[in-house]
Amino acid sequence: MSDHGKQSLPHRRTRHDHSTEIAEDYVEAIAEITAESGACRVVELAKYFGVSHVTVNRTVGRLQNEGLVTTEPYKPVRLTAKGQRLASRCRSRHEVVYQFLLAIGVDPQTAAIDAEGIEHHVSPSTLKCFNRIAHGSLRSG
Amino acid sequence: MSDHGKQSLPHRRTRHDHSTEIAEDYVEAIAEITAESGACRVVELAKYFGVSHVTVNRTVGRLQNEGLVTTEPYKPVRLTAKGQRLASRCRSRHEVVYQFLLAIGVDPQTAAIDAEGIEHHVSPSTLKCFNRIAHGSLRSG
DNA sequence: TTGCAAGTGTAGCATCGGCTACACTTATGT
DNA sequence: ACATAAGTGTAGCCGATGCTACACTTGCAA
Repeated sequence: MSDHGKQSLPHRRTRHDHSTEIAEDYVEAIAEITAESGACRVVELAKYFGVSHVTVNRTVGRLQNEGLVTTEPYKPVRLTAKGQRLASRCRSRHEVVYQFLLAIGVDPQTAAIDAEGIEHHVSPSTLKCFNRIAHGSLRSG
Repeated sequence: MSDHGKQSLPHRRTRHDHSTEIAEDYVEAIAEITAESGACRVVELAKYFGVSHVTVNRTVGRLQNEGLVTTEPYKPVRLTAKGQRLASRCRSRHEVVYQFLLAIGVDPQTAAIDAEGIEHHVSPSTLKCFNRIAHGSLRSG
């Protein structure tokens, strides 16, 4: 049993951050889909996340308000420069988390799933530790 | 660049699980507060999470529907047996994640914050890996 | 006992993510 | 050119989480 601080502060995060996570997931997905198909349509995002196109539409609207994407009616979704920066940051962070999980012995399928959930909660300094270990400084028993 | 699976499945998690996370946080908090003060009042939970007592009240109501806690008007919140089991599972998982982060070289304060976010996304098999490393099989350079 | 502060409950509003149903545009084939 | 399918947009519903404002209990002290 260790006393690592009486919450209150840590928990202030948990709330509003949910929408931030979604924004991160979306820009990552948009970047990936655009790279693969040349353009990112609402339908593709809906398939990607397993939600209706309506939900995607509303969320894309929010991202547009936040200056992460641009859209015109009946046109594909495109990332702004800001959105691209965020996407590439998320992408590399995701990659580090995934490789890290592999390095400590998690099986690939589980690692893929857990990385999705974990990536949004890894602070920069923790990410450095992950990265160091993903690059070999682990002795796994 | 690694191809670790084309989403779709992993993302189905991310959504509904938010309420599960909150349930887990609540039972953990209720267990802790009860252990410290002998009883867990709504006000204490509100302070703990930094939200209004109204929000706590409604959430506690949901937990009651899920059979995790019991409440009577103007009385403290108490965990059911089911709630206690969940709380202790969450507590030990939280502890493993925290100790794991310390073991890989994350500073205590960051570890406390990140553990809060990460714990809900760690699958049992990943947790085993965390636990193994938390118990010493790491060479951190 | 009465009165007040602290705690709790309720009403009602906002936002956000999810959906279905329906309307509209775009693209495509005949 | 026109019909049809695919894609997109809009209206409106639900539930969850957050809030403020206000009403009510409880508990304690004067």
